[in-house]
Amino acid sequence: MDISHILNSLNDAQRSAVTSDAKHLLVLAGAGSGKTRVLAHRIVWSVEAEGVSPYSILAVTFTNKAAGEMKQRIYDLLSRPVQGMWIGTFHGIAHRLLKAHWSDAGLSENFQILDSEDQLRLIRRCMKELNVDEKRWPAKSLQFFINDQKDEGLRPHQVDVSGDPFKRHHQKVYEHYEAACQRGGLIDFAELLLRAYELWQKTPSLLQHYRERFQHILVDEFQDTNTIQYKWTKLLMNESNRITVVGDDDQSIYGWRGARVENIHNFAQRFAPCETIRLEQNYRSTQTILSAANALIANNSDRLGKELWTEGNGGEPISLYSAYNELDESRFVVERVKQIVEERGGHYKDIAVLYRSNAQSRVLEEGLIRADIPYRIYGGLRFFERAEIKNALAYLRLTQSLHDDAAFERVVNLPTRGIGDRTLEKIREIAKIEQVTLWMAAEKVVDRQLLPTRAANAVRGFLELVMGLRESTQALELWERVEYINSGSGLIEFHKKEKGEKGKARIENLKELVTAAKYFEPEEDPLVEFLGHAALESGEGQAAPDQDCVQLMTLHSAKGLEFPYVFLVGMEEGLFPSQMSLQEEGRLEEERRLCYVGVTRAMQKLYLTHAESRRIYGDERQPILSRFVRELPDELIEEVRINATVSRPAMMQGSGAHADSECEFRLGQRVHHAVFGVGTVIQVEGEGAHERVQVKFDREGAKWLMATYAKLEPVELA
DNA sequence: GCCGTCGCATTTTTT
DNA sequence: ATGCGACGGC
Repeated sequence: MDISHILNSLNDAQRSAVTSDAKHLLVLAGAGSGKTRVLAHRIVWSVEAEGVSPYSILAVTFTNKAAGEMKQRIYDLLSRPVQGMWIGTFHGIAHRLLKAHWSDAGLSENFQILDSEDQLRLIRRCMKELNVDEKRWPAKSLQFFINDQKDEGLRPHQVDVSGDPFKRHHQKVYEHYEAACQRGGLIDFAELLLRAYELWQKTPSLLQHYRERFQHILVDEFQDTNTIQYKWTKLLMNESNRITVVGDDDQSIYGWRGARVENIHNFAQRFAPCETIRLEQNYRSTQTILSAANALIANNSDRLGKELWTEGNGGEPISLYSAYNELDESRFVVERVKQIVEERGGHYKDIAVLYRSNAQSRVLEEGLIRADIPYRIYGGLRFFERAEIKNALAYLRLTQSLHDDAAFERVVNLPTRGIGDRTLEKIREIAKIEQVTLWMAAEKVVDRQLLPTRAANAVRGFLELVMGLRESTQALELWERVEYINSGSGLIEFHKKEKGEKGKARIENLKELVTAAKYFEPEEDPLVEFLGHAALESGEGQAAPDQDCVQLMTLHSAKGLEFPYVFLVGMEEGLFPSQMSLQEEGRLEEERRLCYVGVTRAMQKLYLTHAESRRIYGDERQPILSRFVRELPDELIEEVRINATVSRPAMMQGSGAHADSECEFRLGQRVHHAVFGVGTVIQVEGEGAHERVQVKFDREGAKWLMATYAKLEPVELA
């Protein structure tokens, strides 16, 4: 068989990574160096050239998207369908294991996955039961605590609470929450991993089975693994297994949610004998951009070390724009977007605007709307996270298992049917006392006539509705079942009554859910698998993703993407690096890595902007230029002067002196400032006490100043 | 059960 | 500024 196609398109480093016969392999893959490609090719190489059985391959990623891309690439390379390989996310694979061995894992057969929102609801309920004051202990912080412990592999009894009343308190809620999950057959995301780990740990025969099966293990984005993911992977290894990990310590940006860079830093020592291969040739960006990225990241300590390079040309300088405020910043972005499209023949979709925090998107959005530029914001709720979808899924879940408390709570009074807090409280009370599910408690409450007639009828109505849905849909195809439930539950009718476009959009989404069910390809049990799919794949963010529009997103969500034109906005101390990161040791380096990620998204041209003045939480601040910009080599940066096409009030042109200002400012006027030295006036805004001038100082670069306070002295030209 | 008002927090996100 | 949750009146 001809296998040359597997290696043909690769460079030397990539080829040695693909073909390495080292026992363990660490591939340090810089941004844009063909990481996913190497992983896919290595898998195919081991099957086609080394004769490894597909059944013995386990490939793990973090996101469904990455898993999908990997499958696609493998499929494209192999001349036949992939069979037997396990390719998926950590969570997906853990789910698969738990489904197969639910009994050994101590679960009920039809356990349900709890997403973050469901989890928070349940934690709130637990806190109520324990009479914990939510004012003093925010439910969110309990949620973080519980997830943190699980990510570290710790059960309530393993949490070290010695002498820490705060921890002791949290641990109690954790314990209670865990019991509630166990009772209800519920598994949160962190639990999937921890359970899968414990399953192997306490069932040696199973562990043995999987160790024998998965001879070659591959992990993508290894720098993002947390403790439990690492331990899980490690547990699977024995003397005969091989492991390949791919990642980039310089792109580790998820430390705040438990990722451990140490996992990749220490990999070569912990998994000896190990070969390390660096992929440093970049196929994405110009040398200018790469040099900037290299210089920036060199400020970090504790790196495995890497230097990106390209065979391509130097490219254009990086543009730096000093805006007066966030509005001016947005104006600049809009101007340049227009210029890129109109003068450089670019497309909107080639342009990304990246920011540190979501709050920054608003002003940018407003600017784009005003200029009639199409845009798309990443982030926000995904399809399966939307309320109307989750409601429909809750009904579906109830038809599958009446004892799904989370689903019960979600829709017991939706659409509203007169089951208020009082009634629900009663049901919960019975459930708690008699240790039964809410469904059973509701039946008891009705039977024993513990409620006023009105409420009792409402509850009976709900029970009958669900039973009815259950019976009518039993024999239906999955998609028919979803459709039946959409209308049978009254959800469609409910949203029809909503005013405005909102209800309409919700109904559209519900219809979309039917379509999703139609195209869903189950293996055995359609309903169960569809529910699992909905829980683990949050779906696309927004509809029509392939339209030609400017892409707005946070730096975090930009990881893994690339764009010809990239704007990094809000390059200011306190914003980026964020205030929060400046408090804690080590976080600054992560912010720098985030900046590195941002810079390396750009293929052709990078724009950096910062504002001299910005509204944050309602009040005006004067942030200083981000240290990250100052860490970039001067020669790569070109400060953007006033844009000739920006319209300015006519008054600035002439000599219209202001009564109370000491001097007048013309564009091009040379001025002196006590601190910044000599510079040139390049823009003027406002008048009187509000007059602002932008001066490009010879030493300090461009700055916006309030004319009243700046005390600028005109400098006579020689 | 629905709607208005007050108080409070406010980096980043996947599964 | 803004949005979300709690709280109180209809």
